[in-house]
Amino acid sequence: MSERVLSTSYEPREVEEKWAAAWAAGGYFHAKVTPGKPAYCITIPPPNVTGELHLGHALQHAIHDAIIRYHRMLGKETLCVPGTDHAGIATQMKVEQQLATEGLTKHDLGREKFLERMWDWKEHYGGTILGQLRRFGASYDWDRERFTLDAGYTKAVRHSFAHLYNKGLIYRGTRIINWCPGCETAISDLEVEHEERASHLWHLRYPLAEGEGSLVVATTRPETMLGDTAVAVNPNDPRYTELVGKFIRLPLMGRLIPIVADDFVDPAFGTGAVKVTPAHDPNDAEIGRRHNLDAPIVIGKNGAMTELAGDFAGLDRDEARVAVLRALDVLGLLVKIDDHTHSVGSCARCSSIIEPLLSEQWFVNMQPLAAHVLKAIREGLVEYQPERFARTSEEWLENIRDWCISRQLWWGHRIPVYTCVSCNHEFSNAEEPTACPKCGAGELTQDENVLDTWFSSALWPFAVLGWPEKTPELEYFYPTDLMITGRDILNLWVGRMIFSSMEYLPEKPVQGIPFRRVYVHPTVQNYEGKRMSKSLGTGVDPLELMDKYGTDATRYGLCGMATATQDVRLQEAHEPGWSKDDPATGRTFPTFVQGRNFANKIWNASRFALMNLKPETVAEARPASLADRWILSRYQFAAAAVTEALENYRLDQATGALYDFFWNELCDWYLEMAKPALRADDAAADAARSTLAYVLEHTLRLLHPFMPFITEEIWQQLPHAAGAQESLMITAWPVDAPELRNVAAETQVAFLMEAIIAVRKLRADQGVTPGQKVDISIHAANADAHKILEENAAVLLTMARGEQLLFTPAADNAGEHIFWQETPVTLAISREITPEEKAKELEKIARDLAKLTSDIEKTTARLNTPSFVERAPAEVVTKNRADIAEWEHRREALLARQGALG
RNA sequence: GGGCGGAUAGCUCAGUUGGUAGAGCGUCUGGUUUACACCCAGAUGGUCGGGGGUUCGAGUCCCUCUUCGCCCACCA
Repeated sequence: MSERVLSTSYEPREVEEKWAAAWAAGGYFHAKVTPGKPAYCITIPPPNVTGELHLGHALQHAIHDAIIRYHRMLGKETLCVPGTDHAGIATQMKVEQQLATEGLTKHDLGREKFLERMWDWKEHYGGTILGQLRRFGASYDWDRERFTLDAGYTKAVRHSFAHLYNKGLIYRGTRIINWCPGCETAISDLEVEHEERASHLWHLRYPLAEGEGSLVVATTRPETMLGDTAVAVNPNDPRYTELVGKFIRLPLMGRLIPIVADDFVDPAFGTGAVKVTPAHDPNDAEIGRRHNLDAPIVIGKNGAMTELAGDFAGLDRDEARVAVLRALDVLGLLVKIDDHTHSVGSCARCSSIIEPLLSEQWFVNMQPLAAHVLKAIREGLVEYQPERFARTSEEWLENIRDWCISRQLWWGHRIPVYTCVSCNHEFSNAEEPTACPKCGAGELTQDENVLDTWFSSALWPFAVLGWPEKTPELEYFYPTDLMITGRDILNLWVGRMIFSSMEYLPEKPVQGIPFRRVYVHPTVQNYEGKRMSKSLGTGVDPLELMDKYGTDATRYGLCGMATATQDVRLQEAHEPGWSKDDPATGRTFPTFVQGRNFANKIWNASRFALMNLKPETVAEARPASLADRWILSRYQFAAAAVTEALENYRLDQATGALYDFFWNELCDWYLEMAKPALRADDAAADAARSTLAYVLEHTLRLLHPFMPFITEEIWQQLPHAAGAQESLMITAWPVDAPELRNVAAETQVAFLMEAIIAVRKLRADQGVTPGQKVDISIHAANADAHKILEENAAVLLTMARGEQLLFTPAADNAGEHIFWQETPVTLAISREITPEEKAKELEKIARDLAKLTSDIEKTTARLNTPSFVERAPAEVVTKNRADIAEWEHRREALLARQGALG
């Protein structure tokens, strides 16, 4: 036996490194197109290439890998495709920051050189997160790793863009879009984060062009007044009917702007008069269009006021607000300032406040595309788990708006739209064009913008399988089986993948849908219920957890957090002196401590088994004793529970069932019950060895998807059946073995356990030290009960630390009562007790009596209610009667004991 | 402004079709039982957020209120 086997605690590091290398060398993660064999395929949500593993990823991948390993063990050709997303804005920002440290901007380099820098960066730092996932034990097909900007992917993007463009579903338009002055690009509606913020509602007085009259408008953005081209009022508002059609002399700017009537205006809000800035507000843009208003852009792309802002040109928009208000105040035109809370949009990437800006961009006409998805979801072609998340997608699709897909960046897929220099013909093509298809001229210009990162991510499940080529992989693995994701990208990504696939691959099974199911996992929060975020300092580094507790423990703990109902807070315990300034020191995570302890338990139970097995021991279900039959039956139950939980994506239930079975049944009871037999070293001992080997070997299979490293390490040292695989990870998932279920054995052992617990309780109550052995007196009126206890005397004596069993004709009043099929069985130990112990016991008896009496009274009352007896099911009534009978027995015994003591 | 989810033991969470509540951690008591002190045995601890309703019976179904969180939303 090696020294490691003898180590009394599990040391993860070495084991993890060993098996990570062995698995990789064995090529077990690689899936091959194998016609005729059932396939199972998942593509991971590609993390940003800038990313580092955080706890949210860790949870997601603990789930991914558990599901993937489970299906591989089910004998399917199982593929999980890993990869990264080029993440346009985030990645470009990283490199721009790097340049800034050299005192350079991207413009100093120019587009081409800048992109070289980008690729350099990607080669250098882009592999971080996938490397971390490998250490995590993720059994993904690393030979098929993809990047959303690799050559094949680029082809897919061009193909899809040209398809939509030529179908007329992509168009160019000048509209109000969300402009991020920080990133200096347009972003989509979904990338804007709305937040209620306390601000003000400023009331500004606008004088009429003629006469003394004026009108007051209310606004949350006074700086935009420089771009006002009208004031709008509700046509039915009597306060303003006479003013409609008249003109205002716009303060600070001096130009004349009309007062128009528009239904959009709510007379009840503010003053009922709205300043209209068509270039900087979507509603105003609508009003402007209805009334043919000019749309001067007064805030530029860098967030500063433009030349059209007159005296305020050059000021930042925040400075401009202050300056405009001051100027208006000087003129006596600032009427009042109310406190006002309203929603402010900020950039999901850089948190800059979004500027609605009139700008020419590319859009996807979403309605026809969304209609297909909506139908597919409603028909259940894509199932959501939990089901309620289907609604999230449906609501988004029902109210879908066009998608702004152009970005003013350099890092990304450049929009494949070309214009002929000679004839001005604009076109898009799936292949890189060399000449104008209309006039044949060779000189073409390409659109300067790149595509929204999500436009390319939307192709992920089929692009990674080789689309638009008709690859064997696409044929064999598509559609994929499952998409595991957080709910934050349900619309941003999941919805878009579905419409893309349905549009581009309609010839594929089930109308082209990319996956049959979407499993939405919970979000991990920190101990305060805050979102985990590195910038907020609330993040927990999974590497810290893996170092501290081991990877298996981390994965086990995470799977336990995969509940169905709610988000989960990660527990964190702090030692005295812990501080937020240095959160990583002096803290522990109970969730993962449990995982570590469990791994240690598995390790030690296996050590015990290995010490007791013989070289010739065969792992087979060949029970000789009651305990053998019982544990095989319980194992069978656990296997079914784990399998069912996995099928339902309830990994918390799966890990919970495994913990209960392994610790509370296998270790606490079976191993202890088997010890006397093993010591005897006879035929029964051999049967126990086989049973133990069988149960342990099979339980390791069940544990493997959650704790791959430790299970492989132990499994390799156990005896296997003939023809076994060389690795646990490709060993078959246990099949249902109904013949191992044994209700009689379960009932009998449950009774035996009650007897043991009763004696232990007596010992504890009477202060018998564990070293002291006692005689156990048993009164069992029932012959079967007597037989069970007698036949299992060795187990009873060992586990209850007894000297001998004495079967007595009468019940001892000082004893504990258990029941065998409603017949009371009394167990007692004899020992002189001290006056203090006597007082304590009397107290306890009084408490128990009170509870029993109350239960009996309540239940009797219920049984005396005619409506209950008439309407409740017969078995409920019977059970109530049986309960009372049992309680009465206990009560009598307690009263007797009370009498004997008192 | 709409929609969704949560509120159960000190903490983090389970609780299947309604039949008087469970786990882990924590706390308390006792332990050198030769697999494991990352352990073993025993114990303590809950008017299931408030109120109302349906029912013989509600943590579970319905209504309502309070509160926390998330998603969606172009009212200045």
